[in-house]
Amino acid sequence: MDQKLESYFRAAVSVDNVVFGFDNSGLKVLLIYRGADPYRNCWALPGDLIALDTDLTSSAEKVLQDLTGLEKVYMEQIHTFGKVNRHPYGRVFTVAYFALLKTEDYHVHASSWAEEAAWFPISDIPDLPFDHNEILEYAKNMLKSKIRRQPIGFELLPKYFTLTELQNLYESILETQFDVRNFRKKILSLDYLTDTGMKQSSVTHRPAKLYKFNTKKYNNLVHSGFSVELNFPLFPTENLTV
Amino acid sequence: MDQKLESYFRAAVSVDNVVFGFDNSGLKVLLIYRGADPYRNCWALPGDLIALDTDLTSSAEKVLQDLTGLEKVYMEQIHTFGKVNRHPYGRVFTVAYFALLKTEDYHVHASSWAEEAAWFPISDIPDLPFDHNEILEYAKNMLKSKIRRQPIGFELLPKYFTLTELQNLYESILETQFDVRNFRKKILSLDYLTDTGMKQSSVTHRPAKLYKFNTKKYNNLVHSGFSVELNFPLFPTENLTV
DNA sequence: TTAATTATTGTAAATTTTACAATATATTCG
DNA sequence: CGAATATATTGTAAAATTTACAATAATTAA
Repeated sequence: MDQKLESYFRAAVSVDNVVFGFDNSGLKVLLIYRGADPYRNCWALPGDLIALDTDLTSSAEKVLQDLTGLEKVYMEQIHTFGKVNRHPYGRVFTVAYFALLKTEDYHVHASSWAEEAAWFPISDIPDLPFDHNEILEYAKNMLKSKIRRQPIGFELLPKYFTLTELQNLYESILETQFDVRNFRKKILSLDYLTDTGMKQSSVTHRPAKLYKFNTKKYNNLVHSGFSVELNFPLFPTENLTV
Repeated sequence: MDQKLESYFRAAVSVDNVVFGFDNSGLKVLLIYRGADPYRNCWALPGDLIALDTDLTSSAEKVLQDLTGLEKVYMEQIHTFGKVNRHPYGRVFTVAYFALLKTEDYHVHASSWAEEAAWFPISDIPDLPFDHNEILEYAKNMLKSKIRRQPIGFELLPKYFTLTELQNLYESILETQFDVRNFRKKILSLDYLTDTGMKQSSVTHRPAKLYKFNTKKYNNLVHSGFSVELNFPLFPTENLTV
């Protein structure tokens, strides 16, 4: 390799994961408390430099597992960020991924150089190092647009859930509200939910029916790409579409 | 920088551009004939390694201009590809961009180490080096899904165009056909086209009206993100949505 | 039994989508 | 000039979807 060519091979590439979780108290993002330089002792997205013998996709999974113990999580690439001075140690490009999971199903534990790992409400995110706030913003927008065309939910809700919970999920992500009757009609018409016949227990009011995802139909919809339009009617007067 | 840390900083990052052009004969992709190793004497996507003092976004533009002379082109990041052995010279991640332009408005000329630059019909693309065929496939899918939610067209059509040309554009990209009456009704209802009052000249049949994009409304739609759904009625029996 | 709390459901009006073919306007050629 | 040729343009009724809107049902707790 000649001199000129070698000068290109001095970059590093990292992965930064935006992990969205959902539970009764709303949408959350997973952050780690950095126990290593740079930006030691800061909350940040779980991310790390990529070892050069590892594929990009595998690296995304590996980084997440190393820092938080999470594995077999639904992940998708978002965007690559590459401003010259975004990292103090040199030229580091970062590939951002987002992941979706139900917080109750996964036990998160900080490891490697992450000193802590914790869920932060989406509405209460601290200042983050690098360009992590920008990355998070990007991920939020992606999630918003994605949920309107794909039946996300499987990843974020427990096996059995109520329609109210599903509606709360949509409302949290889209930051808006839907009419209960229209939401239910629309979701049920998409025909990927199954009524389990079971009901909520230990609630202090009328228990709701429990539904589950019809895996087959759900996956068909997910894999068919961007073709499912959830053109939700909002509360009167507002309108999501232009 | 310690030994361990240094081992991460031996990657290179490249940019690969998928440039879509459109003219009367359909959708095209711009390829260059490589005059440099590796894969010298192959047709490939216009792409090159990124100089480490240049931002990612600027690099995408610079690479395109250096190799093909194109500048001020609408570009958007698609995806980053990072398999370990995708490049014979070492670990090279590549960030793919796509660009849209009207072939007649831009003069393409090979330069730098590109020996030729030429438009290839989308249906007749040769085997490409690296993972460029995979990248192109990805870009095609992105374009397909994008055109269904955003008013792409401004970038691909000349200033004045006929509704038939616009329909041809949509049909080329989506690889399907629309009913003429329904297409026109739908497009016109979106209200971002202006009838210029002019007509085609020098055609040997009834001349079509010339339209232009209403820049203001068009840009509003584009910048409002993923919110415009072009839920085109197709020819009878087929259906795009699930 | 009543109060409190959340779950569930229907319908009519408005809008959008769909399917479908006849007529209009230009040029070229006898 | 009339006919042939070629593409452009347009309407409408039926079906499907979306929208707006509030009363009733099923639990537990008091």
